Amino acid sequence: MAPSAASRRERPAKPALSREWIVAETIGIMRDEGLEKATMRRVAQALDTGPASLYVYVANTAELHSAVLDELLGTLLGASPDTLHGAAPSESSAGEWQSRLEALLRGYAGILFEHPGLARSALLLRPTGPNAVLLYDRMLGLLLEGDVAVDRAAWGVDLLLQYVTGIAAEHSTPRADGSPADSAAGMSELANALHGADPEAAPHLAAHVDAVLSGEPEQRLTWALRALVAGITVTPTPITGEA
Amino acid sequence: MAPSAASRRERPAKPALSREWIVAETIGIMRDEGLEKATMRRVAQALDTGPASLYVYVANTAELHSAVLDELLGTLLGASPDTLHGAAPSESSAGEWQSRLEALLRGYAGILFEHPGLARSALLLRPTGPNAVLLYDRMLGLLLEGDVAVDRAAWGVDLLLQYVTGIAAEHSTPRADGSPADSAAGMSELANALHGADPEAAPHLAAHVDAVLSGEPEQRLTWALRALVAGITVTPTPITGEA
DNA sequence: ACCTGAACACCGTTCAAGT
DNA sequence: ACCTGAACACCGTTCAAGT
Repeated sequence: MAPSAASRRERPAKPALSREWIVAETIGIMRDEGLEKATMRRVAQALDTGPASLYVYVANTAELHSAVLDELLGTLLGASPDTLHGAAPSESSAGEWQSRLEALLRGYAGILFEHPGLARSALLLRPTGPNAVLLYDRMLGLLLEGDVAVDRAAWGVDLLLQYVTGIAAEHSTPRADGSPADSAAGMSELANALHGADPEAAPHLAAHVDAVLSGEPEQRLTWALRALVAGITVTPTPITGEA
Repeated sequence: MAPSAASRRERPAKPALSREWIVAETIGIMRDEGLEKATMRRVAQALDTGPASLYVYVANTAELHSAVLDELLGTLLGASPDTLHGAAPSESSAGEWQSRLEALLRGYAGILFEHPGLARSALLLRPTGPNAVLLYDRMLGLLLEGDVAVDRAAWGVDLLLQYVTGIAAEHSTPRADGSPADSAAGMSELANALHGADPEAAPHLAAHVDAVLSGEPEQRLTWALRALVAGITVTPTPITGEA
């Protein structure tokens, strides 16, 4: 007889199956073993039932994943008014909106970086849960606070979210076992490819490889977010707007 | 002569198994039935062998996918020197570099849009094939031609590619069967969520939903690319540079 | 040496059948 | 009515065994 379900999460005798419980259990497995392990079958097993039972509460895997993301988003948004805004109402000093926007996006990025699989899901199935809507609103508000034109701000929110989600999705699950280079592997493979480029065929690259590969990921993220906001601010949309 | 690989599934008696053949067959299946059908098993079957045989030539599915992408990239770049650069050296008129850069990115986006699964792969495993390197070089060259500072251009290439790849990955495979809303489904679900937002909790959204949802995808892509280039151009990096 | 049949260890989803 | 065992239709990858 196998130990079955070993220690892991406490087992309160009766899980009592519900959408909430399923989402909670999924988050637990995800935190412990990664999203890719949080399969329907695995979650069902952790809940002491068969996979078919889950389909009473969630439509499919994609829906389950997006419920999980929205749940995590809730804690971000719940925590942020204090964290991001500070207690003082403070006539926000110039540019304050920008660093708050940056902090918000960094928080979102943080969630997605921790669970790249979720970022992948979010890319395929745009987050539309209640907390995602709040995030949308918060970002829009901050851009408007910065006097970004409405039409640009409106499209800008999407651009920013798209970028952050994409970059988080990029972080492929580094299989813990085996590979020695680990997280650096992806980057160094690119580095190798770029360094190995034929100078004749790729002259610009040959001249500037170091610049292309320079910088810490953190620096690059910071720069990218600023560049995005700057671009959003100054680029006119084809929408006539309210003139 | 030889329309080469014209009507696909010709069966020349002896497939003669090789890396090239495997990639070619994968592209064929992908074009006809979508990347998600181009599994190791399916490709092997089309090649009249067992899946194990493929592992003699490709390390795994991810590697096969990236070989496919690089192959497609080759046709893009092969076609473009004439198209994008023009035969005449021509003191490029102001901004010419920008529209050529845009065209190049649009071409890349086109490939990825046609095969969102590849975009997904490219997000996880950065393209590092020979043609990806050429694309990198070409983009860098165009930015430099536009007098973008080297450090900004160098980071900008990554930002642009990242964005385009991400947005292409977003286009989830719309299962042809069943769902009535089809490709609009994703967007309209977001529209529903945004429209349904509580005006109290999401005041900015309530005031500007229409702006958020306005515009054709094409318009939004065009705008996004311009915003990115603008942002890249004006945003200083923390890298000291050769100043 | 080169290749591969067959197995291993999984998936998501459905549905007829039980309670 | 509510739930689920068992099956369906797949996956990627490995490796012992054949040629």
